[in-house]
Amino acid sequence: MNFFDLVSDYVKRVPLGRVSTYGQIAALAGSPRSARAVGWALHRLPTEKLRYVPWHRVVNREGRVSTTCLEHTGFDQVRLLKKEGIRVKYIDGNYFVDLRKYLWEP
DNA sequence: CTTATGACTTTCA
DNA sequence: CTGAAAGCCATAA
Repeated sequence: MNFFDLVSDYVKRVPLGRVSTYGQIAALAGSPRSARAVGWALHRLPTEKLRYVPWHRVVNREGRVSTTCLEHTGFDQVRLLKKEGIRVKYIDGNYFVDLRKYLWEP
């Protein structure tokens, strides 16, 4: 199984109403220091996989939505997070999630 | 094989 | 506390 599919599989396991971090997914995938690769995988995620891969529930270590697409798609995905009951804070053009409460712990 | 890139993380000044 | 730099992993060219 590729790292790509592995990451996708773990992201799919994130329960609704919870969020995860790139480092966490990377650790689950077998490489705790491949957070950047995880980010790459999610960025390069095919449209068909977006249907069942809740990538919007994956944020960085600070709980910030690091998507470079914050100005367009990021807004829609954050909207989904709010729809799932996750309280998203909008600070200085960036979206933040309270990891202390919403972080997924497998 | 070498170089470059990225939705990251940690460390140091 | 803030900001900059280096480190690390996987993939593309």
